Amino acid sequence: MNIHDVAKKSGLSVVTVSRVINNSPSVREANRQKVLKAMEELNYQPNSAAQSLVRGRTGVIGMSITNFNDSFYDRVIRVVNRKLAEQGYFLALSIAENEGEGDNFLFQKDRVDGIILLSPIEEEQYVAELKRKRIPFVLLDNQFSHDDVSSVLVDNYQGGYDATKHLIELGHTRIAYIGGPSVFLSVAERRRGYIQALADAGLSSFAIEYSGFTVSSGYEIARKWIRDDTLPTAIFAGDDFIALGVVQALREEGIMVPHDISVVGFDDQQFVAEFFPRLTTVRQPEAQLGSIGVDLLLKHINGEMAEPTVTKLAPQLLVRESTAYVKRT
Amino acid sequence: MNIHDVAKKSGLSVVTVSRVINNSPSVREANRQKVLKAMEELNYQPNSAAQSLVRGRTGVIGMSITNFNDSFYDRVIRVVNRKLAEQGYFLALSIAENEGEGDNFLFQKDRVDGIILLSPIEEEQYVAELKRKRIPFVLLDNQFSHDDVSSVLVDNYQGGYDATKHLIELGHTRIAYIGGPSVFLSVAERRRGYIQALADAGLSSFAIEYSGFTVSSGYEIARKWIRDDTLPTAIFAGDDFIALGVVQALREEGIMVPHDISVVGFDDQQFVAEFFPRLTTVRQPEAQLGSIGVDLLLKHINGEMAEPTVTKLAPQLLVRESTAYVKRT
DNA sequence: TTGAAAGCGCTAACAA
DNA sequence: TTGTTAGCGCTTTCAA
Repeated sequence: MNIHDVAKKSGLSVVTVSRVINNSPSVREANRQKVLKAMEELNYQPNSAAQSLVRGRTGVIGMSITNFNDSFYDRVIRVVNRKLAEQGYFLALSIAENEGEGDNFLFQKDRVDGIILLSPIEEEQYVAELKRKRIPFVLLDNQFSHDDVSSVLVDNYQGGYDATKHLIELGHTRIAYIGGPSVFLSVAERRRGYIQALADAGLSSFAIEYSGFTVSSGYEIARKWIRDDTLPTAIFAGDDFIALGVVQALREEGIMVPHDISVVGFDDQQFVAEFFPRLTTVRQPEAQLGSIGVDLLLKHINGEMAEPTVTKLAPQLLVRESTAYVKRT
Repeated sequence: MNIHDVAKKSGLSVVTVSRVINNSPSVREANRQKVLKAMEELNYQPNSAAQSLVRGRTGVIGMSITNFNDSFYDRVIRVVNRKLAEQGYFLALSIAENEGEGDNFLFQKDRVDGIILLSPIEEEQYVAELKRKRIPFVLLDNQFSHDDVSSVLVDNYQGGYDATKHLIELGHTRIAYIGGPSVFLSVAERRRGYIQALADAGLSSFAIEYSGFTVSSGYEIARKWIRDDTLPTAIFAGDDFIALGVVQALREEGIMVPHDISVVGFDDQQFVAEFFPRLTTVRQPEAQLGSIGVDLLLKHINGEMAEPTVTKLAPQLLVRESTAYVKRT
């Protein structure tokens, strides 16, 4: 079942059939109809391997993800998928487990026209591999800076600054930061924003802790503070899950958020948004992230890109119900 | 940069190069080394479009997913990915948004060798399309039964039965069920198991509610029960998120789980597992689901499958801390 | 507006 | 063990 069968059935040549497939204008309308009819009757679909081979492009963009249980990623994926579809591309996702190089089948020039790396784990290694293979790619939410690579990331410093400033404006002076694993650049950047906002207000850090990006680790840290009687009046958690754990621990002790203690999270996780009090958090602009990433990648692919670009996006503070003016003492 | 370049550089023919690429034994070791060296130096990778074209297969299996924010899916994806890799296949994921037919680029015979549909939304439509295109496929966690289609699903009836029986064995007689959206077969099946377990014990249903698969809807339902003073002593929630919402609502009123009320969930969501009390839940056997699904699909692809098979997997009740003996009154 | 011919990069007979 | 030849299914000159 190939283009020749269609040609035979429609009484025209394969070239004409190909023209119809590719919407070439130079086909007599009557003939176009004949071809369309034959294609329909034969239930014909062009072979995409053959098309890719001769065209030298696949129309597929690959995206490598590490985790399918996170609403930040979910949102980015959806935007990228939609945006690519608008441009006539398809999105193929692959999960990057901690394997060695080369296990990612997308990393072949002829399988995809380009690649998007979302929050890559083994970033350096991936970047090196893609450079060597000369596959166009962009980085989204990456950890390191590279020469000659376009990337889009969120200004985590700004996010940390805004979150902390918000707490300061509410009159808090005893403000603590709980970050995720300290290896992440984003964690360090948010911390830097936190410190700077404090400094700008003539304050200093009350406490800094690092934990996993999980509810339970936030819970544990809050419990420790309670045990040691070293609670701050406001907490900037570098992740919504951590923040939620903190709120839970406090509530168990009858400490009310935001009445007694204010808490700010990060990421606006869909799941966390369902809890009370609704968490004040910093939302990463997933739509922009995905959209700009796609634009950059397609420009690279089309050679419209002279220099690689690094775009830093401003996050958005969403003030909800978990923050309030500091309690008068 | 193609096989001819490698042939030229190594002083051998393209056929020999091809043999090296495909690990054919009939190549003199010295020549194999020459070819390998040339490939290395030229940084050569075979063109997969050309390979697919001539071989008539791609080595890629497609998987269609609806949601990337759920640990059940995450676990299934990981197992499938690993299992396929063992068999020399690659996994390409695509997100199914509620689009019309044909928008899913994976649904082309020459793009993939087979397809796995995980919890498909527009199931009937997808099945019809894949049948028409004669693409081998299997269904995982599907809603409907089809002729001539292999599928693997979890015995939701059994899960509902086991969960309810567990509560009965703890002495509960006033047991309520909260299901997800009633359109889902899984929701109806769990309900059926719940009803049957009650019947087998000479009991009848205390209350049945339907909600979304969300924390907030579980929360709302529990609040309603509290307001109306119609609380059961045990609740079987057809979803961990719902169960978590219930627990939160109860706790806010000082009603302790499991001391006052027992709660069972479903799915063993990773995120929910971090809360206290650790939820008694029904775990779907993701590893089996993925593994058997892959086996079935590969058999279909290799024509080793006479008849389509429907496999029903037993879920596993995980008794943790949210269930206890009914309070003496 | 149409079609004949060449070729994309590879593998699978078949011969040597 | 190696190489020659003929395609896989499609698109793209080029000429008519």
